[in-house]
Amino acid sequence: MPELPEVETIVRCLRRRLVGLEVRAVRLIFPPTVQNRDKSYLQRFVGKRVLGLRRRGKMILLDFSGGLTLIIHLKMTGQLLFGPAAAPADKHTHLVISFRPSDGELRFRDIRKFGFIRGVGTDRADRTREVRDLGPEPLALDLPSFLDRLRGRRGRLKSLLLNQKIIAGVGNIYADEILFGSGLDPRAKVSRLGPRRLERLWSSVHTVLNEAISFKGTTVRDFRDGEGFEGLFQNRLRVYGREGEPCPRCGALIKRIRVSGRSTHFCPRCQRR
DNA sequence: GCCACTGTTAGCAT
DNA sequence: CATGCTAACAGTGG
Repeated sequence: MPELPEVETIVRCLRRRLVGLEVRAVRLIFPPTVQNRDKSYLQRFVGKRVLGLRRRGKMILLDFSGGLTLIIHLKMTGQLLFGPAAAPADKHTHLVISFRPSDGELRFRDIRKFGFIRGVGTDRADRTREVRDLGPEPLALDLPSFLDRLRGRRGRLKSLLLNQKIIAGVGNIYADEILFGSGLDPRAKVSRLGPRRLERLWSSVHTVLNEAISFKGTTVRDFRDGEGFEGLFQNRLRVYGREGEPCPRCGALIKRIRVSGRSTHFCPRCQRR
């Protein structure tokens, strides 16, 4: 659920709340959430100050003084919530970091438990596999580089957009929205698309992701920002979750099919190979 | 109650 | 190497 716009929303929200605070305590409730072999590794963060928050694709990096960084992936249902320590934590809360002088605390919540947190040295953060293997940030990618990355690919358009090694941060919802915006069929083979169509695709990547960020992400079910607020983009989705509804451009009925194992929504009239 | 489905991706098979 | 499917888990809806 959290894709690039949602993760960006969380990072911007938490940046305002966390930067400058000092860690008071780290409480690990569900140990498998922390990937370090040494489950007490995160105790090293006690007494360190938050220097900044970064996003890479769908990953969140929290930098602390003392050269320490937390790498976080929310996978499908993870949440990072900053709120009053007095509020009760439910059974899906797996890690809690409290701060001083704030009376607030940061909680990692994850219903499906796919998400993870790992502590690393800041100097090694960008070299850790999950970060290192990511493709470029789509919003910082110019058209020639974008075309370069797609050249020679054999897969279908949709699976390329979802492939984090090609570009980082696009997930199922925005892949469908980007393809609708570019008027391209999710099943199209990239190798058979001309430069005009690929340029429309690149342009749609920018338009859709930027618009979704400005609306603070999409809440289908679980997404919340760093303070527990829902996103606002769900009402603006054009095809995702709109099977059977009229296409906003041509009125044909939106179809839902399966493409490379993923549920895929598109307009059969507007979106062509 | 049972079964199918869900926004991610590592790991395995092809 | 590149690409495609499945499982990891919990909850929801039919």
